[in-house]
Amino acid sequence: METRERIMVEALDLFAERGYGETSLREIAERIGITKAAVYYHFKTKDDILNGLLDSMGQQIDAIIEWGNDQPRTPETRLEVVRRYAAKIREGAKVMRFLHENQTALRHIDAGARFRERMGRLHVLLIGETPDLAERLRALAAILTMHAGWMLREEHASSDKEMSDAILELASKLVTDKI
Amino acid sequence: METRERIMVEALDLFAERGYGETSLREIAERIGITKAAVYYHFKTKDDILNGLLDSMGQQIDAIIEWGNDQPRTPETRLEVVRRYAAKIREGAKVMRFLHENQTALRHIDAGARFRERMGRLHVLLIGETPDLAERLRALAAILTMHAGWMLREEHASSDKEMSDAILELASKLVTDKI
DNA sequence: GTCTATATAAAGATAGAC
DNA sequence: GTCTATCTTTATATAGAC
Repeated sequence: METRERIMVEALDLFAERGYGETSLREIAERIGITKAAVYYHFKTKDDILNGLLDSMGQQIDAIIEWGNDQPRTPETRLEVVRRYAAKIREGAKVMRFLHENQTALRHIDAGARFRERMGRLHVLLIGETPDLAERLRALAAILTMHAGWMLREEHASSDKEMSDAILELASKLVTDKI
Repeated sequence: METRERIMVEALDLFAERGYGETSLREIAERIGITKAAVYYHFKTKDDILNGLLDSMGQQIDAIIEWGNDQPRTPETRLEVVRRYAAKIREGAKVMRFLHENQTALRHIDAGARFRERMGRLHVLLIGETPDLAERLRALAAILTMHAGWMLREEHASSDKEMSDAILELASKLVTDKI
């Protein structure tokens, strides 16, 4: 694996495990067996590593949102958005868990702020034309469930598929008024 | 207000706004107009401030859990636990938001680890005797909704009561199988 | 109870050798 | 592409004066 990629892998691991602000470039470098200076060759700043990390996932989420924006605002559309979003999360579970559990630290970083905007647009996609507060709250609950539901995977689910199905079922009910 | 209390107020504000690891004692001291050394007079370490901050809320949550443990494991008990928990969160919304949005940073701090254990015990209280994965997930969704639901307060709710009612209603449905 | 002064360690970042 | 060496800033924390 190339160094740049290894930095991103180990950085995500440390960011998710210890927190963004609590992780130093020294730790990242040590894990790989290179020096801090070598990290700076591949990334201009620490924030830049985070940017790289969130870039791919961000683009994929944007694609879902774009697709949703072109569809009629029906429960069926909301369902399909949930399906696509849940599938993406399943692929990038670690990134999403990191984003979910480090909101405060990310608020003042460009990449984090962009993620928050994205979540806002996703939220809008998951509500009807004239939503009441209850509907907005259900949409939020659906997003939170998709983000954090995988917490239960190890202890309470026997397979990824079982976990994924359970998450998708609950999120779907939440955005289609079946509650 | 006494200095010790002012430190806790400003610390919570900064921790919630910028993150725990991203907040320095210097910043806390500056906000109050005292020096770092003065902060060290009132608290032995930075973690100690956090401990003080979570102590009161932690005890109150423990009381709810204790009460719940003495009750039969019925949907009615779950409902009452949700009611009591939602009410506590409403009082200490800022602390709870901080806890919810800084999970990673708190994982390796005593006070934070204790909070996570508490959440585990609360989770158990909100499920039946032989829960399936779907039920566990609904209980998790209920907790997440209570923790993060207040995010919608400013933009989408006209009053604290309206917000509180909406959160309580959704959380109640989630733990009583009405979904 | 709050201060000055300082110790000590570690952070992010850069310059330039190899 | 990775290193050594170094800069600058900031962090947590302590000792001791007032």
